[in-house]
Amino acid sequence: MISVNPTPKEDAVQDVETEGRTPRKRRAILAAATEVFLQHGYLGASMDEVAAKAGVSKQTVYKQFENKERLFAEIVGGTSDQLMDGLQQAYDDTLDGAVDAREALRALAYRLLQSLTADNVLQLRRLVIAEADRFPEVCGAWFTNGFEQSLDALGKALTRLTERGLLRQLDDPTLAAYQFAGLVMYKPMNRAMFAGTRQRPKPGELETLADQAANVFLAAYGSERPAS
Amino acid sequence: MISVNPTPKEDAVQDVETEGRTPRKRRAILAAATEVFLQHGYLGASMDEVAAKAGVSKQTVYKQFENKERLFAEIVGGTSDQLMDGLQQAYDDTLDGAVDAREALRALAYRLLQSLTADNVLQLRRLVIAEADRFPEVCGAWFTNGFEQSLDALGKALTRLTERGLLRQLDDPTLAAYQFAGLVMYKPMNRAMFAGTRQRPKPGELETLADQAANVFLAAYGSERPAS
DNA sequence: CGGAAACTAGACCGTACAGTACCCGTCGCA
DNA sequence: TGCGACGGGTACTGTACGGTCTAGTTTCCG
Repeated sequence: MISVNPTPKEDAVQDVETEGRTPRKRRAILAAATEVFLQHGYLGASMDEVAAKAGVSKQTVYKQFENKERLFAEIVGGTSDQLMDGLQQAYDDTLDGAVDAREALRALAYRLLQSLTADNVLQLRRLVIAEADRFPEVCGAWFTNGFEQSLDALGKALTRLTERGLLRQLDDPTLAAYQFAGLVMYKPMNRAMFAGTRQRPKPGELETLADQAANVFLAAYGSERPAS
Repeated sequence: MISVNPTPKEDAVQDVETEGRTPRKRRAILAAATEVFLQHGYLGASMDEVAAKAGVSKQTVYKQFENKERLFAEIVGGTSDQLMDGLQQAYDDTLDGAVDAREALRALAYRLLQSLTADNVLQLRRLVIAEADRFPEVCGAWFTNGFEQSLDALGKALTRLTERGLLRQLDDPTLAAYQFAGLVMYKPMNRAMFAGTRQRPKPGELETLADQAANVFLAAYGSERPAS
């Protein structure tokens, strides 16, 4: 679930009950706006709908956010950290304690497939892609700070596998990470992007994809049978 | 270059000079609308701009196309055939006469990278992805008839390589095709999708991607060193 | 050459939406 | 309890756009 961090990192998590009125409203607006933007896109989203869905007046929206663009930027910007944390967690969970490379890669692949084909993740991707030309700063930053960094992190995790003898030496760990991601995600991600929110993958399909991706990756990078 | 076929497949290609007025106008409208939709997206595109850019009155636009939705559908639908033909050609050129698998796959990868990272192809992709929820029929058809079919065709081309002893037996040729495409395209396509039209790939980068993709693919599917 | 069909320019209608102005109720404070 | 300030809601403004209508002009074809 993608949500947005409304209060810039406080030390102590304040109780929702005792939280001031204004930040509570701000949270509601961000949540509502996220929903509306993801569903209708930037131009299709109306500030009236955002206000209504947040249970708040338009005035309040404009008090918290200068205009529609800023609200959009806030939402998109707020998601990359979250997404990255989730992926980093996935790498740590599946790779860092692994004893068998194939099993670990398979587990990682499956977990990536599951988390990245969640509806709201897909909608966010579509939104960012759709508005890439209208908001090059915001969307470029999202890509650099979220997408690219998470692939770099995967490269580092793969390097740790190498150091433990589970993979052979990687000349370019980031490239290897992209290749793994491509093996795993290319097919389901494209279908999800183009085919709309319908057309869920068949049960068992994700397992097959994860399996086969791990096989190909290990054929090239596995330590047992070093390639050329 | 993506263009749209305005006249449904005539036997003889009629000379542009002698072409009737109506189809000529229709072509102009389609060309202008393609440009406007690709640049601004569906909602951002205005029919006034389409008419102006086509050098035509709005009335004429609405005489040829019932409304904005139909015009959009016509444009998106008209592109998948073209794209597919181009890809099929690429498979035939690079694979069917090949003697060396590595060289052939490298050449194919490079050609795919070049043709699919052309500006108008990327804009079309963004457009279809952006409107996937608004026009599930049209965009779903584009995906099925264009994207999926071209991957199936690649699977068939790979099978022909197998039959000539250049690859080992493929249990699922289509999956292998997706894996190859993922290895090649995942990184540059994502960057191109998210980073807007700017940020051209560095020279030499495409070659490296093509090279490394071919290496990984052959480690798994090459005939010389069969994998498990 | 004549007439019909297609095309043009532009005004026009209804609607939807971003953003604003103004009024009222509520809450803090004395 | 009374007062003042502030936050929130409603109603408004201006604009842009999809689509239509009219009236006058050009092009095609018999």
